[in-house]
Amino acid sequence: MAQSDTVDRILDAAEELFAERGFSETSLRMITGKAGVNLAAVNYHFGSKKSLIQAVFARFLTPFCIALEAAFDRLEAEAAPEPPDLESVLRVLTSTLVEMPRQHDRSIAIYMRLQGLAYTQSQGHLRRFLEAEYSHTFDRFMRLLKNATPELSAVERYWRNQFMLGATAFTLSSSDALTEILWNKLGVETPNEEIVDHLVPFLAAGMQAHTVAHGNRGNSDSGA
Amino acid sequence: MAQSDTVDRILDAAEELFAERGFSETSLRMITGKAGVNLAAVNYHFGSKKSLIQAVFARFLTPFCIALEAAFDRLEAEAAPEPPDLESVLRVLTSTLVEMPRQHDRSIAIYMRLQGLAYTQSQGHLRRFLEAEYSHTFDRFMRLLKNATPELSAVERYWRNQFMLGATAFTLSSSDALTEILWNKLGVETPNEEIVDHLVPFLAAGMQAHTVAHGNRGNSDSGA
DNA sequence: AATTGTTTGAAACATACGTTTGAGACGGAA
DNA sequence: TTCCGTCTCAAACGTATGTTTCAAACAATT
Repeated sequence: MAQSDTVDRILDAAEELFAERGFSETSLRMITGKAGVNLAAVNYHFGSKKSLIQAVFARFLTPFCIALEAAFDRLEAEAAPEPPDLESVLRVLTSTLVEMPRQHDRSIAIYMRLQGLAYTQSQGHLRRFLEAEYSHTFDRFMRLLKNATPELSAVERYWRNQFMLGATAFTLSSSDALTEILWNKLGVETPNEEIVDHLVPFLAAGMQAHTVAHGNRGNSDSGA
Repeated sequence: MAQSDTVDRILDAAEELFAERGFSETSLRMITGKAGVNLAAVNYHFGSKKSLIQAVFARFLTPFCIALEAAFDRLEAEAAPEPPDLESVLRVLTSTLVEMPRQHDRSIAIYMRLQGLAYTQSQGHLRRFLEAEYSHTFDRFMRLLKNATPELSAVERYWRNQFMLGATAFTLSSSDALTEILWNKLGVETPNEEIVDHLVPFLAAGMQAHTVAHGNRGNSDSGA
């Protein structure tokens, strides 16, 4: 095999195993076994298991963020002087996500599940790495979201953001299984692109739900 | 110490450590260390680590499901011949959750995070245990949900259910981290009881979002 | 062909894990 | 007291983990 075919084979295997089993539950021996390379290759090429985890994220997150930023550029240009509305921001995000991983002939579910694990599993180094590397794109998305929902307080928007993220990551991460269950139950097939068509209105409606007044500490500013 | 003080001490320590670190990342030595008991006590009293995990869930899920069923009884009685509406179903669920763990002088965050981990971490035995033990209550909740959203097609309800589940499980499973981030960013502290107050309107609005007509295969029956 | 730097290979490393063992301590019943 | 079942304790078990080692194979340059 070519010089650094090994690197890609390790990344491919790790990507798949991490997604389906989590980080701690996936050993280097499983990865190297699946990849058909020597055990020591991981530490030789990546230095440590932690660095391998980060490399897996970097390989799909870097091109995704580039594509997303470009899509945001187009969106803001189209919307002219007005800031883009909520539903188009969401739709740009999700459609960029859906389009992306075809490059590598991989189900989108894998990347969504990885993204979910990054939040869920307590890997401090990963959170720090993602924060340091991709906070720019994330902040830009948050800014677009903020301009699209000026009526929300900062706190409310923060939580609703998390709800959106959860609904998206959770559903898409198991989209294959969910689609199969639905097929068995109702005889209806739902391609991934169509799940997004169900998802976006749900998210948009949730984001724009009327705020209920509850025991606030008097700190419910509705601005920056 | 009394006869089976040890059992409770182990459960207390395990509960807390599992919630903040996950299952695989928490060793029996951490648990017994924190509990101040001997390492072998876990295998003596519970048989295995898997059984301990299940025991931790059983200790809070069993009384919770009993309380929830009672609350559902009251709700259905109050609503008279009509089925209870969506928001009250959701609110009964969440408020029962919030009220419950005070009995044991414990932050609700721990139980929320445990519940999230049950979905997130790939512990096959746990999922099977919860399915076998608590599916009755879960099914009843699903039935209430169905009667509260008769306008939705079966397909649409299926997906929106997943979105709700995702938003809830995902957010609650990392509520501590998210609360901390929010504190660093905006200087606002959000007790877990209040997260639920943000969550319910979001979910209700999402469930009741207007359906958009998209490429349907002509099979959008709105019945059972 | 000789030499260099890079990559692989099998084996061992030290450590941590869940679990088991067997001896001893405790407390109530005879 | 003697007995017996319950429980605790320190120690060890076997296994699996991430990582390191060092010799061999390889590729490219001189």
